[in-house]
Order: sequence, then C-alpha cells, then structure tokens
Amino acid sequence: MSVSIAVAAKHGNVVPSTVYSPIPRLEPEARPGFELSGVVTHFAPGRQLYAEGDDARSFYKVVSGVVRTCRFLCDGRRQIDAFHMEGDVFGFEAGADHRMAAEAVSDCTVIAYRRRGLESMLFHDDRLGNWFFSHAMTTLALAREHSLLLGRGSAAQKIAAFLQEIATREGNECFVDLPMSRQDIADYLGLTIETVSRTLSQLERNGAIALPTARRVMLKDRQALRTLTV
Amino acid sequence: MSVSIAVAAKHGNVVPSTVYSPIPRLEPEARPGFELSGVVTHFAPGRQLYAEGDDARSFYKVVSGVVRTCRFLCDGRRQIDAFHMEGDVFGFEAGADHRMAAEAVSDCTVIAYRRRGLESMLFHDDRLGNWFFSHAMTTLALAREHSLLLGRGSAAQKIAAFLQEIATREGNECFVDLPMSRQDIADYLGLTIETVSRTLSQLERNGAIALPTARRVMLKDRQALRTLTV
DNA sequence: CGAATACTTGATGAGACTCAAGCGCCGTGG
DNA sequence: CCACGGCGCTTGAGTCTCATCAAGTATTCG
Repeated sequence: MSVSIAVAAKHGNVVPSTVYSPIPRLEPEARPGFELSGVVTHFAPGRQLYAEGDDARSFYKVVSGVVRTCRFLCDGRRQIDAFHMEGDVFGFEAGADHRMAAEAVSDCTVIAYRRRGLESMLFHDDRLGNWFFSHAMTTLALAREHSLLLGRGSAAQKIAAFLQEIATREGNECFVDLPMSRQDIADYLGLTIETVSRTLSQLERNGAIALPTARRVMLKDRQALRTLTV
Repeated sequence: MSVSIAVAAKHGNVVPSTVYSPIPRLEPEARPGFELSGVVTHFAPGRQLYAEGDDARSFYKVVSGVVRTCRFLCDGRRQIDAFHMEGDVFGFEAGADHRMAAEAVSDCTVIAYRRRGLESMLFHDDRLGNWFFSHAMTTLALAREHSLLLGRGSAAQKIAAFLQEIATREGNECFVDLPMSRQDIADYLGLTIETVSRTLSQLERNGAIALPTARRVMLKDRQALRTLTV
C-alpha cells in the first residue's frame, strides 16, 4: 500500500480518483437569443477590450478569433484566467466593474451586449435567467478545474492537460492549432515561457506529440498524454 | 525581516496592479430565509458530509464549525477548494452530482436543504433567484482569487495571503485561530506540510507573526504580511 | 536582405519536495 | 503521578524541478 502510493506520488496524477467527466461547456445553440443592442466589434491581436477596473457596462460573445481574460500583478507578470473561443460568453460580472482585463489573442470579432436592463430581465425571463445561472455555474466548475491543475500539476501535466483542453474545444482529435503564443500558455499555466517550450520539446522527444510548426501540435499518443493527466 | 522583503522584491506581488479590493462575501443577513425542509446535522472532525460523485440532492449552510470541500487525486493527494465557515453556503452544484467531497474540519453543525423543488422556485422568486445568482458569481470570484495565488505565489506569499484571509473571515485583526491542520493548509495552498511549517517558522523569525501555539497565529506585522501579498 | 519578433536551448541556482529524524502535547494506563 | 504511545508539528539534509539569465535559431514582415 505505502509503496504503491509512493510510486504513484512520484509521477502522480492530477486527476480525481473518480471517473473523469469533463465539464460540459454550454453550447451556443442552448443560448437564448439576446439580440439586445449587440454591437459587433473587431479587435487586432493584442488590443484590449477592457481593462481591470473598467465599468462592466457590457459583456461579450466571441464571434471569431480568441480572447484572453487576465490580471496583471505588480511586478508585471500576468495570470491568464481563460481563453474564450467562438461562441463563448465572457465579461459578465457580479459587481459594477470588470475584475479582469480582456485582450484579443488573435484577430477577433466579438458582439458587445449592453448589460443595462439585463439584470431585471434575468428574473422575468425564465430561460434567460436559467441560461445565465448555468453559465455562472459552468464557469465556476471550469475555474475549479483550472485551480486543480495550477495547484497540483507538474509542468508536463499542465502542458498535457492544456493540449487536450484545446483539442477538445477545437473539436479536432489529431492536431491542435494554437492561436496563442508561448507566453500566453505560460501565463495560463503558471509557468515560464522557457519551461513551456522545453516541456513541449520533451513531449515531442517522448513521442507523445509532434511539432510540425511552433503553433501546430500533432497529438500522436493521446494515451500517453492522458496518462500524464488522468 | 530582510529575508521576507528580499523575497517580495524578487518575486514581486501576487496582487493586481489595480487597487486591491477583497471579494465581498455574501452576508448571512442578505440571504432570503429558505426554511425549506432544512435538516440540522452534526459531524465529528474528519467525517465526510458527501463524497465526489454523490447525488447532489442537498446543499448546506454552516451553523458552526468548519467544513472543507476538496477533491482527491489518483495518488492520494488532495486539493482543498475552500473552507466553509459559519454562515457559508456550499454544495450547490450545476449538475446532478457533487464534483467535490465535503468533510468536517472541526466539530461542526450544518443545515442540509433539499435541492428538490428549489430549481423551479429560483425563477419564480426574484429574491431567491437573485441571491443564488450572486452566490454563484461571488464563489466564482473567490475561486479566481484562489487560482491567482496557486498559480503565481511563492510559499511565503501563499501563507501570508492565507493568514490574512482567515483573519478577515474570523473578524479578528490581531490573531488567528486555525481550525485546520497543517495538512489542510498545505492541501489548500498547493504546498507540502513541511513547507507550510517551515514557512510559518520563517515568518515568525522575521517578526511578521508569532506562534504561541501551533494553532494560534498572532499577526504582529500586518504591513509585512501585506507587503508579501499586496 | 535585414530587423524584429517568437521560439528554442543551455547553464546555473533558488525554492520546494522527499525522506528521515526529533520534538511537544495530550490522553491512556500502569 | 509519571511512563508510554500516538499524533501533529518542526527541523534537517539531500534531491529535483522549474525559474532565471544568456545565447542562439527560426519565422515574419517591411
């Protein structure tokens, strides 16, 4: 008993002992049409949609491209909370202002919805209220999953989990096109850019993945990746 | 002292560059009275309220004592998501079952509320719906705060932030009574029990805190603690 | 083609983990 | 009353992972 635990601890797993069931993200189709004063806007890579502390007058839905929500620390470091991809809704806050900044990772198009007036609607339109509540709970579950990874994962586990997450979201089983830089990945996983790079190279040497280009990852051995995380 | 300052300078702060405003926790008084089939139950330290994967038939409110919600990894390690203290509501899930286990940290008393029937009520009783929505958003904000700490903090930063969090929640400016073990703290902060112990000793040598007993921490120099985290 | 940017790789060191021992408190039992 | 375990906590020594500092390579774009 103690031995097997010791061995497991060495190359330990980040996954719960119960069967792993990924958090189901809300499908765009499940969303009620809130065509309430939505404004389509385009952002170039790196442009800020809003800053920390800005009035949370609007929330957003991604039409195309990728957006990151993040916070900046005093020393200039950054913690990326989430990447938002096509169909994702983000920037809806409990309080009066945004607790995170939002920035375009790639060229992207979003719809900005006025939050004004929504609050009262939430509790008069069952479907709308229901959807927003589900959205909050789902986001919470995803945040906890992320916490688990940040708190307990090794660099290899973090990278493996990240690749699988992106693959799932892109809906592609065999390769991943990374829309974000190494720095973004590092800030999302609580690592440095060098460690991200090294770990990817390591996984390639192991045969778990291949890197035809820096931004494209072939998932050659999903079982090996899963073994790191499951 | 010089050590802790040096550490702070080296790794910088875990706090956003914008002014730090702690997430306001929902006050018990702000909660609508949901006296819907609440069952008062008592648990001895270490006893499990529910396990990962259990049907989420109920959610809970803490009357006295402390409860932890956590997940277990394959290798036996544990990640504690949160400590729930007097007045806190926990165990309300998006899906059909609990994604985390809940265990009594100390002797504690909780009220279990049937979730059945609540769902429909949520969207017919504005105040109730409003409260649960706020609760979800607040919990989300706290989870993100926790992520930030897990992803970017050094051991000293994690411990300092933890002590201040508990002090705030216990409403005591000058000392903290820790209801939980070193192992609990370690699992909450993503550290080992030895590192927690060593870091506390370090902070005592620095003069930031005093440890009259293992479970009682005097906050001697809050500025120094804040310098680590703010 | 050259400059800028993004990524990779190497050498080194600091911080946290592991293993192992020692201390202190507390309840039990002689 | 004190001896004895048991348990939680502390401390030490050694190791390993990841961050840091510092080149070097690839890719993009004017």
